[in-house]
Amino acid sequence: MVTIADVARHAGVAASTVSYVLSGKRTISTDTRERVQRSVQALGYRPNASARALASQRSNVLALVIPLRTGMHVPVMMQFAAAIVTTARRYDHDVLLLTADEGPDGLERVAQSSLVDALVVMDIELDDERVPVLRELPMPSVLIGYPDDADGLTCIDLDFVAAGAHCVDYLADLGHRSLALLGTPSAVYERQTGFAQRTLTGFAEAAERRGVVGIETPCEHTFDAILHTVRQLLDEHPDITGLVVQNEPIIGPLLDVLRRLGRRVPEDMSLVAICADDVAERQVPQLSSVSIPAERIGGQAVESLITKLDGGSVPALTLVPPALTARESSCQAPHRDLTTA
Amino acid sequence: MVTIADVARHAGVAASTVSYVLSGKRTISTDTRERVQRSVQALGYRPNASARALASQRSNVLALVIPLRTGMHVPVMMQFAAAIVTTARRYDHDVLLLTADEGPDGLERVAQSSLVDALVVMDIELDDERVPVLRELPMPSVLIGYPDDADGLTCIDLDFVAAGAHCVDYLADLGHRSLALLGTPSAVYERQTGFAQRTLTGFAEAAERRGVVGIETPCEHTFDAILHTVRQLLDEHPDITGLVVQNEPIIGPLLDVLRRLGRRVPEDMSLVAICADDVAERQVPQLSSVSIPAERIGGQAVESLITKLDGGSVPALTLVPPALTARESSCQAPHRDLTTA
DNA sequence: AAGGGGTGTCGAAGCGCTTCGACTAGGGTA
DNA sequence: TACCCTAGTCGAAGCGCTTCGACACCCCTT
Repeated sequence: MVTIADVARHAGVAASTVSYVLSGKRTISTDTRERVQRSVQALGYRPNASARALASQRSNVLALVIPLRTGMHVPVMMQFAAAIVTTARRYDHDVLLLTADEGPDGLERVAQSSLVDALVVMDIELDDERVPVLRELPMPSVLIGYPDDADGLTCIDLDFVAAGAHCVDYLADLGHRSLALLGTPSAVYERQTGFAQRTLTGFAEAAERRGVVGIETPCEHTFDAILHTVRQLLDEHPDITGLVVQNEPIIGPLLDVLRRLGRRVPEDMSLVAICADDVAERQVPQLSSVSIPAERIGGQAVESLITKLDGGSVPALTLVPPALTARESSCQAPHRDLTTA
Repeated sequence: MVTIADVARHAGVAASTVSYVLSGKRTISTDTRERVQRSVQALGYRPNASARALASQRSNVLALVIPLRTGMHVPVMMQFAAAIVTTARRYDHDVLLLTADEGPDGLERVAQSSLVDALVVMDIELDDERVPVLRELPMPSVLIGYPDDADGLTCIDLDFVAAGAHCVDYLADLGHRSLALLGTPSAVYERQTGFAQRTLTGFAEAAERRGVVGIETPCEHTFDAILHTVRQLLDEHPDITGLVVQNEPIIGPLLDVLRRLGRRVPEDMSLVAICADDVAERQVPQLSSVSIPAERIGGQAVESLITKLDGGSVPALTLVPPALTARESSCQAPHRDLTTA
């Protein structure tokens, strides 16, 4: 392996000069700079990451804590991950992959050993046990999602309360008076995952505000579970004409189930999903949806982290407003019997 | 941050002694060892990763190169990733996440800067441009998948040739005489991805050998594409009674499409998928399938890497034999008109 | 009683880089 | 002409750890 000393010798300068050429932290004459750069090229020099990290107290590595847990929708996670890695690379950082099942200890481990110099943590529960740890850690972190007590943290998330409310408002505006939220598997609610709980809140508040019926039910991923859940829902509330779906993997089977149950989309049942755009567009009919801007949120998370690493300050909580795109799965509520109106 | 010197002082020993207690590389008296361990506990000491890496020439980090490309099935990737991270942690290593779009340069970067000390590379094309780079790299690597020329490399993969053949044999044994392989999107074939090509090969060879008709067609992910592909397939080959599917995301919609086209599964059409077990089991009817043992392959990849790092030797190519689980989606071929037999 | 072989511990060197202070030379100012 | 300032470069220290060789010490052997 070629070291900075080799480059220095080759270029006829001191090692520190090579370092300054590479980092740009001091002015170097054009002549010297070019000579050093040629030597770097010629020898194929790559600075040793550990040596650099040791001397500069910066590893240029970010930790990414990703949930690989039951009920999470994996493709969306990957979109986040991809955006985070890509953005990190743009700022000359790499990404260390941690799974959530290392828990709070995992965070302490990578932080206190200086393996990384900042963290991105996904899938935050309302009362997340990692939050107190993050607060005490001697390095910046950004949460994707936010806990109940977000004091002293930097959080970014889609505004799921608004998203839930937005769906209700949209359907209510179309004349629907009886709606249901078909949510994530119950395990996700049970562990008080932020996005699921908040959507629920937004949905319920908006239904109340608009004076429409708002039923909520979790839904597991198997076909049988979907069939059973939807059948029961429609049995108990036959007048439901609007469905909000926050559960990406069931979307395909759900359309099938509605067909089986004799409900046409959108004629008999309007559907609004909270999901990635490509998923919504792939369906037949294409789904009206509030999109999950994974790329934007992931990218922003990294940018906030870089800013904090550079000593800058960033907003404590960034809530991305939801955007609803109307597609083919929603329309005016069917004409209703006036005696019940 | 507390350093090894702090621990040494606290325990009244030399720093090197602390190091030996931690690494176990020299014998230390029980008395001293326990005293040091108590000091480590008391001070909450965590060795600095960079310093350790610099001194020992080992970062204890593995690179994981993951494809985030079109046509790949994301949940399966994640299963691999999860297995790799989990296994790496078991051997006290961490995982650096690289996306395939950094290309060969990305590999050189992390390797030559000693950021990592070994690599796992996924999604190998038959003529992969990263392969020559991996051969020259001064550190071990393991490929999940394998190129045409695997000389000097360590590769692990499901035996997709056998998997393709296995599906044909299974269906032929059930009396099916006319089969089709519904494959991945054409982009995957076009870039000569190993697993897709090899399944094709195994499928074709086995069909030939068994004297049955074997039609092959790629299939995109949208519902319309599936409908169109399957309709055309059945129009042109109305006598097809067995379908091999290697394309996880279309499985759900495919069942729907077959229903629409009036083919019952399995009475009119037997289905065998090459996919993760949980996907197969989630369908109605549950799918007969050759499973993708992501956990086993990912785990094994890391273990091979660790062995190589320790100077051991591992087989150049490990092909995991396919296992077919019969479920509800396949049965005897329907009784056929004897005049055509 | 002297020598030999473990065993346990220490000190120092060094991994490859960054960064600080210091030094030189050249150009401008008074 | 004497002085100062800036730009450009160097050398050395030090980041926190591992590892090598050396050294004591103790116990056993002869």
